[in-house]
Amino acid sequence: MPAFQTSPGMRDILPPESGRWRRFTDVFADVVERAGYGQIVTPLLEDLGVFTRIGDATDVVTKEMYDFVDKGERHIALRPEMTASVCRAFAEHRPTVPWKVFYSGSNFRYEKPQRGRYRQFDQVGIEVLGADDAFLDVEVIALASEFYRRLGLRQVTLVVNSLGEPDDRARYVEALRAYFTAAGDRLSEASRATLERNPLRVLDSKRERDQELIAAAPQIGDFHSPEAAAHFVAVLDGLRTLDIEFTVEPKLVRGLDYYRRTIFEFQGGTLDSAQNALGGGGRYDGLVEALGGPATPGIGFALGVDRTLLACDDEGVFAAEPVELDAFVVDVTGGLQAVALTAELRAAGLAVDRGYDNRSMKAQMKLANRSGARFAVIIGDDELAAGTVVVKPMRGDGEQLAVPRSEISTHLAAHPDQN
RNA sequence: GUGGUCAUAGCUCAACAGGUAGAGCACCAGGUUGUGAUCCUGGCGGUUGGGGGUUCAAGUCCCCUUGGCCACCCCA
Repeated sequence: MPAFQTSPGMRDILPPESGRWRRFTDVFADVVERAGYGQIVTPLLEDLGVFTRIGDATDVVTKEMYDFVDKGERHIALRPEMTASVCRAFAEHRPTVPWKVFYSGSNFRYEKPQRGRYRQFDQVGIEVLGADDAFLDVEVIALASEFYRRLGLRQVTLVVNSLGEPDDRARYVEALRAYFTAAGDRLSEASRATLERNPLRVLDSKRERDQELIAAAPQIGDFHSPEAAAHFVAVLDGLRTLDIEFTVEPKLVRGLDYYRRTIFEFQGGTLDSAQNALGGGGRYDGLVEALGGPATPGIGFALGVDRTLLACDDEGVFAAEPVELDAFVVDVTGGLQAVALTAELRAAGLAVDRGYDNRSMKAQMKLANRSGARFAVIIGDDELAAGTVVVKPMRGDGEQLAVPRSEISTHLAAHPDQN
């Protein structure tokens, strides 16, 4: 056993999986950059206060924060999500609106790890600050939807809901509190504890015993103000116009307390996974203000990289694929020829690898085979003397042939196929 | 954080009711007189996650510990 291993909930991403991660973020960047979003990079660490604004009734803040006091006596926390950081950046720099940004990177939450849930986990996402348009909500959701399409995912379902304006939400929370409190011990003990902290969260309970009560609980829709209701209707109309399938789920409540009005979640098709939330987001008008900035509407989403990739595995799409090599140089004259030829071919724009340690031809050919390169370029004593190299196709059944050393790079460039 | 479950070679796993660890794959070498992927032969490889205990004897039983996984909590 190794003397050291990664901390709980942390892990290494090795090739070729790491290449898949990079392609994942590349595809995401392509989708959102084409829609006018620019990348934002914020610090991994922020003043703890930035995150406590998320809401002190959320588990993310109360028990999952990775916080510490630094050498300057500052109370610091590793970011548990990106939205708060983006809002802090907005309040700090005051860019012109609408401000459309995207990000990708790691977040940290001190939780008990399990499959699809890590203490360090990556997300990609977008945020738009300074626009109130219901059709912006539609655009944001559509971009996530487009991203899933680009990955090849088919079994992702979109659920939407509206939490209403802050006042609506507050009245609804009180109605829920009254309803569940009246239920007394018909509600599970665990949920009664949740009720104390955050009545909305009771709707999320997965305990059998609570399901009947939850089904009959007050509905948020009945508390929507005319403005909130109109906004929600506009969002749904927009989604229909874009042919984006969705289901309205009145019991959908997201984990962060800053959400207002539109909220949504993308769920994977895999059965029996408690970690089926691939991503989600919503409006958070008021968060910028809470962080000391001007009153500014905001909306965005974050998608979990791990979970989305897990969903890709389940659907057999967006697989990890090794980098394609054009050639693998095999040199049995000592290695100097390989160094020179490899450098030359790489300079010519080809993807080339080679063997090391002056191993036997058989050993080097095995490496060439394993590398997946299209051709093996072989240099032995005969070739060295004749000023040639042997080019051997490694796939297909083409014949190997001797090529003048000086023509090798043009030869390879002219033979993208097997012969 | 609570509960459950598992941990044997680099990987996937085996070892009857306690009797001093084995296979496949991978890797290395040879068969092949310069040429891989196939085939054959051989080799390397483990203080059975770590520590302690019971026993003549522990991979196997008990305790502690570390880590994975599952459920709850919650979320990405």
